[in-house]
Amino acid sequence: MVRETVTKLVAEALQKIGLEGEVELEHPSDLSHGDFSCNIAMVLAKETGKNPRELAEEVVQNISEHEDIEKVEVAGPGFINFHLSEDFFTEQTAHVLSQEKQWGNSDNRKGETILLEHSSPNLFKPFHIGHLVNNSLGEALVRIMRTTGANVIPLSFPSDVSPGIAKAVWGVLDKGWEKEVTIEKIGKAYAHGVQRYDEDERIKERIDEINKSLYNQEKGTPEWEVYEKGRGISLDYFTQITTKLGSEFDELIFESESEIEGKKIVTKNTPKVFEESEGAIIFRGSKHGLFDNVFINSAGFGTYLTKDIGLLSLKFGKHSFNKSITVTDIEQKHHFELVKKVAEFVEPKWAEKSLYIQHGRLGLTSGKISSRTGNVPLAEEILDSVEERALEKMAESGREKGKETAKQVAIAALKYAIVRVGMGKNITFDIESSLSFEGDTGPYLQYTHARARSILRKAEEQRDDSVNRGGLAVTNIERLLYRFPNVLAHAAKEYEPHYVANYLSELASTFNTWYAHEQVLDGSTAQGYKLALTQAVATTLKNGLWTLGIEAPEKM
RNA sequence: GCUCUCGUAGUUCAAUGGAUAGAACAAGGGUUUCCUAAACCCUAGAUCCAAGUUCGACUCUUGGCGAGAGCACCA
Repeated sequence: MVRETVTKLVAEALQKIGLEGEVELEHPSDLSHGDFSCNIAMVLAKETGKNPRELAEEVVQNISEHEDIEKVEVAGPGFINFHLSEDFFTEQTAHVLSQEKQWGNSDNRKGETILLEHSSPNLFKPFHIGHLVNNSLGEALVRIMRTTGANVIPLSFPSDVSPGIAKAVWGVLDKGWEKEVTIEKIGKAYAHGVQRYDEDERIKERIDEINKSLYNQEKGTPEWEVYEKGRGISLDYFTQITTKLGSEFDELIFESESEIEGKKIVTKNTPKVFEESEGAIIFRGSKHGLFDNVFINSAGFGTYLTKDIGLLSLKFGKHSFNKSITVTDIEQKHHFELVKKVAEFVEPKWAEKSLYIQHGRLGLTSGKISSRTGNVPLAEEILDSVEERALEKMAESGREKGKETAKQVAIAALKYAIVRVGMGKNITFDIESSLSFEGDTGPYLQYTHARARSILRKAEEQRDDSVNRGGLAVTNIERLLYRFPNVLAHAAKEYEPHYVANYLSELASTFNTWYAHEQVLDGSTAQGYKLALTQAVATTLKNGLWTLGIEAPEKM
């Protein structure tokens, strides 16, 4: 809102001196450069043939006074810097407190409905740390979008038919585990099946048979029984872990459904869009700058391309929405380009409304991750070991141990390590150092919040939500606080949760510096306002962490 | 080979084309009679190379060099 005010003032000033241009504002990275900075003078200097600094001066002289603005000055090569007024900041603090849980929300996307697909599991395969990336970013996007007023429908697309699943089913049967199927055994059975498939021609044939019968949903066979049981266990496991991580899905759409749906579409559009080649139905992506790939294989089953086309059809059939967003691994980038290209031919609306976002891969310093080898750190194992460290830390600092808090800290450490980097970038995980609790980490943010809350508990009724600063000069904390809603809106617009993470980190660090130099409970006339400020930081951290899927405990 | 990402301190990451390239970890030094030291303060340290566009380039263009991913019946 202040942003609009400042933009308008500059535009009016330009008009007065007979100039025109698109006014853009930015927050200077250095807080001493003011709260907003405008580069318009440098942009217009060339076409008017004037010196940028002189032009900037001229603009500044024509900017009308406003209660929210304390001073405007020209700096550097011709920036116009705006310093907001003390009254503005004071009112903002009161505003934050009055908003509480709503603080940060905007209505940029009010009225929009968005389908957001993420965390799609491969059933019969373990949920390893790679899946954590997709879940953390997907969930963060769901929540960030919600703060902008959108109606977000989170959904997931589990793979419940695939040759990989046939391998796992065979593995269970071969090991004789059908009576005692567990999620761990399924993981091992899968690795076993993968290995034996390549080693033995007869086993390969057997697994292919199983695959066929599963695709055809032939019930009553031993493999179907194992399949049903394993599918159920895998789904429970998926629900359990995503719930633990803070995700809920409004709907699951299964590949077994979308494969059937997709095949109908592909068949109907052959040879219009698709064509036959070597016994399979393919799409000539190479004619469109992409690549050729199989949609229905020679055995008559839809590949994952067909499944994704079928998924589009199901989504559009069941829901009415403005946009469908799918969050996946970067490796699938070309795959979705092809899906989108095909959609353009089959049903252009599908392509227009679909957005496929890719995130980077997670690499370990100790090597690459592959579920095929079976020896991947599982999400839960890592979570448990980080939780263990959190408990140790609590013991060290002599505070009461809290199992629940330790769990929240562990999740924060993991999620924050993922969510703090730009969306498309690969993430390198050194398990030891990436999951520390110090510095730019999730626990650091939680700790800052807990400290703030601790002061407030101690102060109890002494907080003063009125606007009496008691002589306190404007702090850097306040210069950051009011930006929060814009940060969220920006993150939503660009699909970049890390903007939120970086902002919170800066806010926490600014607060901690202030905290180290300023006694909050000092009995001065400013105490009430300092407490209000402390609460405003706590609220911002809590709401911000929430959007990242991270809890903010009261004590730690 | 073709298509697409990405090269920033020792390491992991920031920087809507803007001001002196910011943090954190690791290294070295300091801070606890005081609200949580999971904190704070100080020191040292970086844009792969070469041209070009621009008032201004880590960012855009081209060419090198280097790393990764995807390219027909796995997802």
